[in-house]
Amino acid sequence: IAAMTKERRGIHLIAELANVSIGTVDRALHGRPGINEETSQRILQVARQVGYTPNLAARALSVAKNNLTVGVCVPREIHFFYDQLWSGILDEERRAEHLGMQFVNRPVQVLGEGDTDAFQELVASRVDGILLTAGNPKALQPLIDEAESKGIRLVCVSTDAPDSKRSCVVGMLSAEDHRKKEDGFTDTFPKRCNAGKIIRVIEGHEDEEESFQKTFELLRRVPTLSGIYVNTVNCLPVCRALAERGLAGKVKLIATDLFAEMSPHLQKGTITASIYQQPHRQGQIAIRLMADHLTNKTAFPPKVHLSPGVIMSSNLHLFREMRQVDARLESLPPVHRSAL
Amino acid sequence: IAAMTKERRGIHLIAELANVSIGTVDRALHGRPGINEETSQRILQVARQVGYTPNLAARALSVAKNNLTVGVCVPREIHFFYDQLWSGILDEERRAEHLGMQFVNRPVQVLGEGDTDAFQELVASRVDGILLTAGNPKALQPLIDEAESKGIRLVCVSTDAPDSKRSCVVGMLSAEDHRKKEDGFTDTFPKRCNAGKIIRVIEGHEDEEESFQKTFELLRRVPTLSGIYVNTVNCLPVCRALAERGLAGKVKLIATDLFAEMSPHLQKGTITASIYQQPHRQGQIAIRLMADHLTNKTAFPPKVHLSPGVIMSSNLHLFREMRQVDARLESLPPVHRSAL
DNA sequence: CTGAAAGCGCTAACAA
DNA sequence: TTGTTAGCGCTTTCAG
Repeated sequence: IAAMTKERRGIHLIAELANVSIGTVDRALHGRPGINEETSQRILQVARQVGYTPNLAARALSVAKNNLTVGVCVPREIHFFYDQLWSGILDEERRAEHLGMQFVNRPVQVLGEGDTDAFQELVASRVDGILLTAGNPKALQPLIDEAESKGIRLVCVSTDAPDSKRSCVVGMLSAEDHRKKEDGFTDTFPKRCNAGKIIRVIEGHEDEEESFQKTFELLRRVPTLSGIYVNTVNCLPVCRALAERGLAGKVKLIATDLFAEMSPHLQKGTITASIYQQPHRQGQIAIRLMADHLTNKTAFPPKVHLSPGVIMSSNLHLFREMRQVDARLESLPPVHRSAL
Repeated sequence: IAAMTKERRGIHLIAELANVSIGTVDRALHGRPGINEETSQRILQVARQVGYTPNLAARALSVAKNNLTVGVCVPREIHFFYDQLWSGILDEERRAEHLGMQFVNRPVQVLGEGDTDAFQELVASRVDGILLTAGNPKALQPLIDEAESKGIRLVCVSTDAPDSKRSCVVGMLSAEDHRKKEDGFTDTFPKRCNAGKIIRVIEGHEDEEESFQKTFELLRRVPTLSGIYVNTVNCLPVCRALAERGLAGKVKLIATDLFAEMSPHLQKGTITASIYQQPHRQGQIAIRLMADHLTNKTAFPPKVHLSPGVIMSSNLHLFREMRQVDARLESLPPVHRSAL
């Protein structure tokens, strides 16, 4: 009796062709235990012939009950950089939620403050993956290793925990930590610029007044200075020092990152260029790698290193930092305060 | 009788709270006809309170039969640029497929060759959107306008059709067309560089030998030349001319785009820097905008302009162009040949 | 105008 | 070792 059979799709089609049930097909496709090797091979064969690709929407929907959840532990400040990083993270989280993932955002106030606590809480809450900006790599390393051994996948973003077993790091090679960045510049600059000499390395300790004073003093003592490279986000005091010495635009200033207050200085030429770390994109990529891995078992690349952008007055307007702040940042939960 | 009610989600939750069925909720949420205005308002109110967002995986699964499809009409050559553009497109297509979208890839061989034909076929096949690199903006403009008026959304990528009704363009401002790029440079350069003068504008017509000869001749006639900016992908003949005149590294060369053969010239310093158009990202963003619009009715921004990247020997290794070619490019269908 | 129910393709728990 | 079945949240059709 040749009954009118409606056209089947996906796993059902394979089941029909291989004369088994969809349960068996599922077992074969996923290499799950409890299936005869021969049937499994036969099913896989059929799957190849029909060019089977799973319907990921259906998969996502099906597993939506026992949701995959990932924890995110990233600083709130320094605003200008981490705002953008969060913005990229939230962007991509929203997309992954459509596929049935959940996110536990666990911001810390500043880099390295309370990240071990937050991390341990996330582990305790049995997440499937954690996105982390590691402020204290040494303290975090054993925790990370333990988490990974429990099957919690770890992706570092922007700052690495290089000696740990983390699955992946997303960032800029040069920016992995403050010290390395400084050394890198000191090493490389003379090689690239024969006539150039590095006069001094100044540490401003993220303090505005200190940065201003030290720069102001430097400009007095070294009248032949032709350029300054500011390694941190703290370029405004340097601009002020240049302006007060009447050297704005004379001494080339290369800055780091981008935020609205830098705009006039770039336009006037006080800041010649700024090295842009693409924070939004870092966040995006990190979440995406995690989501792909968790839902499709995609392998992690060990490292993803972005190329720095170069911002000058001519392309300034193209950067999102010059536009309004992402309103969704307000939806982030407050940072954790420890009980003591 | 307070029965143990299991926790509901989404549309079911709203239905429960508003004391209606999920059918009614659906009608309210989508403004479908056949619902009392009051109930509708009440439901919308509840939806807002619980912060309802539709589960797109479920939606995609549910409407899987009448799929949204988008056509993609982008050139295969010049390889180095469009390979990357395709790669970004295919990347993002794969993701959108999770949400139940279909893609009809319709490559043309080179920019402007057969794009009107391909375009019309896509329109005829009743796609919901088209991604287009417009080679003949003038010829395409009426077709685009007609498609848009039929409700087919058009996104231009890399090259624009500026006078048409296209919904959006993704690209680099400076690169919208060859001529504009040239004028832009000619206008802007003297303003930025007081001491600089533009000696000559050479048109190589994408021909290797012509480019070589003209550059070779230029170098003889203008011994004081300090720099060359190559506006097209065709920088190798210029490198050769510089080398044969013994001027490699002496005359600064700024190139465009990136492909493997440029690598040694960047490393030796023959090419000082190259302006990178981020083709992969352009493709990604374009597909993404289309997918967001079609599935969520997200509004298109009229223009998305990326900032050009700057490639130098120091960051060369960070670019994907230096790695292996995307294998999925082979899965693209062959270009269309017209019947004559 | 509203409710009930089928089914999209997949996973997972339970039966045989 | 294999088959059956109940959903996942949504759209859509058919009854009331």
